This record gives sequence, C-alpha cells and structure tokens, in this order.
Amino acid sequence: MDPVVRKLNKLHALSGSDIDEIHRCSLRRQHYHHDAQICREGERFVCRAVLSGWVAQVRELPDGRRQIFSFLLPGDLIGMRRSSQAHSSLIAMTEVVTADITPLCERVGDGRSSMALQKACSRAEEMEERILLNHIVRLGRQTASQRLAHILLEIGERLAMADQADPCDYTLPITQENLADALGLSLVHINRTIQSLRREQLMHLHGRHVVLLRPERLMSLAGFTPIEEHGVRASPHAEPRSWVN
Amino acid sequence: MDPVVRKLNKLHALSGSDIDEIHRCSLRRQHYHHDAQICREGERFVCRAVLSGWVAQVRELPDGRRQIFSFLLPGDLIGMRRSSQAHSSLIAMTEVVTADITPLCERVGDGRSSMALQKACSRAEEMEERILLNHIVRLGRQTASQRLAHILLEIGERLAMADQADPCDYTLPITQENLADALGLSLVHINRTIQSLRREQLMHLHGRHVVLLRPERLMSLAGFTPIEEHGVRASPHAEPRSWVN
DNA sequence: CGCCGAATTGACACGGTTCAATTGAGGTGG
DNA sequence: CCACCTCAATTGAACCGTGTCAATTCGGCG
Repeated sequence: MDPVVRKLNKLHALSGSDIDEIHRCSLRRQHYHHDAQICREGERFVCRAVLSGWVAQVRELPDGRRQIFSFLLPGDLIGMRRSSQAHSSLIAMTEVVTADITPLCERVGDGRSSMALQKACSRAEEMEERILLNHIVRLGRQTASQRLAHILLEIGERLAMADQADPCDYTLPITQENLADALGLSLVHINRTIQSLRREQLMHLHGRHVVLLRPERLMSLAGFTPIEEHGVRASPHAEPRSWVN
Repeated sequence: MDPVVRKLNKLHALSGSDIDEIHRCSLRRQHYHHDAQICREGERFVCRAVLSGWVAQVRELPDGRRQIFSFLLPGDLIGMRRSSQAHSSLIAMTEVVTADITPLCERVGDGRSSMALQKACSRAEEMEERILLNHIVRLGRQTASQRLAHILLEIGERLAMADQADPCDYTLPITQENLADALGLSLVHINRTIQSLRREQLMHLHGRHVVLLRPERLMSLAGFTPIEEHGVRASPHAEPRSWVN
C-alpha cells in the first residue's frame, strides 16, 4: 500500500493511525498480466487501489478503435464513489498489482474514518476530476504536440506525487499506440509528434524512457498548469461579468 | 424544484417525504442573465440545482478560445461532491434560475436522508460521469457529424429525463458557436455539419428548434447507446481475456 | 426601417489520417 | 552466439477532414 499512503499523505498530512487504517482496510491483492482486462464496461466492480503497474480506463468503439479516458498509476484509487456499473473498461497496460480496498471506501464514505483521511481522499477525487477535464481540453482544443507535452507533464506530476519518479524523468511503460488511443490521434501521427518534440530538444522519448528537457517551455507550449498553482491565482479578467439578482 | 424532483424520481422512485425533503432542503433562488458567470474557475462554490435555463461548464484557454465540458440542464445538480475549488467555470447560456441545495447535499452525503434519495443522487452522479466519458469519446474518436448527432441525442435523452421535452424534438437555446466550443470544432465547421445532416434528412435544426428525424439512423451513425440499455447488455466478446492470480 | 448578433458561404491552407513498407530492438531456441 | 521471430518504432506519399479568413445574408427586435 506504499504508493497509496505516499500519495494520500502528500494530498493531506496523515497521522500514524491513518496509515495503519489504510493498511488494515485493504483486502486481498490481485495480479494481472499485461493486457489483462481488469473490469469490463457495464460490470459492477469493487473499489481498488493500484499498487504497481499502469492501468488504462478505456472504451472500445464498435469499429474496434479505442479511446483511453485516463491512465491509473501506482497509488491511484479506482471507483471510490461509483456504486454500480462502470462506464468504461479497465485494462492492465503492464503487469499490475491491485488491492481490494472496499472497507476503506466504506469507512471514508460514511465518515467512520478520520477527518484527515477523508480530506485526503476527497483531494484525490478532485485531482481525478481535474485530470479528466484536462483530458477534455487536450482532445478538444489542442494540437498534437500540445496534447503530448501536456499529458507527459501531467503524468510526471502524478508519478512524483506518489514518489514513483522525478516529474521530468521517468519510465513510460506504454506503447505509442496507447498514447495515440489516449490523445485521440493516430499511431503514425504520435510518432511524428514525438520526433518533432525531440528535434526541438524539448524532450527525450526513447523506448520506455522519458526526459522532459525544458519543462518551462513545454508547460507554456501546452498551457499546462501544475497542481500547486490551483486556487491561488488572481483572475486575469478585468471585472466579473456575472450578474446576480 | 420541479425538474429536480422529476429527474431524481425517474432515476430512483421517491416517496412523498423524499420529495418534501428536497423542497425543504433548498435555500434561496438565484437568477442569472444570459452570459453571466455563475462561478469562476478556482473559486469555492456551493452546491446548486438548475431549475430553469442552461448552464455551461467551461474552461477558458490562454488564447481566448473555450472548451465546454458539459451543459447543465434543468434538474441537474452542480457540485454534489466537489468540496473545494472548481476546476471549471460555470456560465449561464440563457436566463438561468438555480437553487442553493447545500443542506440537501449534506444530508445525502452523510446519510441522514432516505436510502431512496441517496440512491437517486448516486444514479445522477453516475449519469454525470457517463456524460463526461461520452464527451471524451466524441472529442477523441468521432467525426464532426458523429459528434453533433451524438450530443444532440444525448441532450434529448437528458431533457426527456427531467420531462422538459420530447427526446427527438426540443428547443436548443444555444448558438452554433457554443456547440462548436463543446464539440472541439470551429464555428464554421459546425455550421457545415448541421447542413450536411439536414441535407441527408436526418434532422432539422433551424433557429433554436431541433428535430431528430430518424433517431435510429442517428444512433447508429454516432454509436449512441441510450441509457436504458446500460448494464444489461450481454458482452459481445467471446471469452474473458483477463487473468487473475 | 435599420441595426446587430447569428447563420451561411467560398476559397484556401494545413494538421492529421491512411495505407503500405521498412527498420529496429528485445527475446528465444537451436 | 547467432539466426530468427515478433512487436514496436519509423518512414513516405497521397488523401481528406477541419480550420482560418473574409464576406455576405438572414432574422428578430427596437
């Protein structure tokens, strides 16, 4: 449960007993092979935590193409809220280990756990929401290079949050095709986009190894906002246009 | 609170006292002009219900362009879960009336309300999630015509759920530019896409009036799955590919 | 009647897709 | 230790869906 504890603790400082509770409330481990389907769309699924490996939340289209909604990284919680069936499938992008954390979900859900733990979980959910909205912006309004830079920055930030890696230097255990399925692009175009960013000396991406060489330039290119800056920015707008009766 | 009651009741049958509770737990109404900003990104916001009018959940990009995440229709609840700041702005697409439902959120959240009411709210949240995921698929993997057909079918279904209109014949109180901002397309191209669907006799869309002429054809064109069919479909896959240790 | 925002149209450029090969790298067995 | 196999990465060329720019028309309202 280590990555889970690290991530939650970074979102909201936890006490020793909180950490104990996290350990106590996790049931059996489950192992999945690369490409294994962890959960099928429409199925009811239990609340899990990813302990190691990457999982993709994905929908398969009638014509066989895929759209990946998000990547779930070590430390991420799956389905804290969702009570009934899933609206997406879960597929192991690598060898994966998860833990069933149903008891933890219940205790946090009905308020039996500590305030700190609840706060940390709610922060985690918020972060999840932010990631989903970021993804929509990428798909709706960004070019291929922006999408790629943006998601690589975001993944780096998330890995760092669970102490899995340096935010600008990490292992990307997925294929270019997987990136394409997430970013709504073709495999061929992802490849060309990678080369373009490489040529401009903005990043390395060879094999499974990513290095973001100039994070500031990448951030401005992609319009990426790191998580620390959320909620404290002064609005750039001159005056509110809102009108309340 | 009528559209809220109708929608929740359709998601899970409510008792008379549930309906009373919904009424009792709603605080003051707030009125907004067309184009008013109801909530700014990064702000803390209260839990609200949309009573009339349409609201857009939107993010503004540095270059002035917009991405609309979703449209909130009468009967929709805003921010049932999100405790702290919003990751998107809310903008009134029409004249809008909302109700502050903070008490309702709290009672449902900590289990003081009836089981039925909790169930209905959790169904509403699930539907919200489904809508967001559908949106990602539209943006990531569909053509302009598919996106348009898909979102119009979805909106029709949602309006019908709150008894606001016929699912295939309703008023769309937004401009083509708003559709473009939601569907990740340019205003010009949205216009041409509308004309194309019109030419093929699949729908009418003149002024604010939409008629979906051949819903079945539109659904197959757009790969749209109505909500009733969720969770009961037999999987088309031959055998599970998953492997559990 | 005249105004203004919304809708519509045309021409052109470009980002991204598709199809079809080719190259490269890691893993396995002989 | 090398030949081979396979999957991932890379490349080229043609095609087409969308974006952009710049007018023009439409429609409702004062």
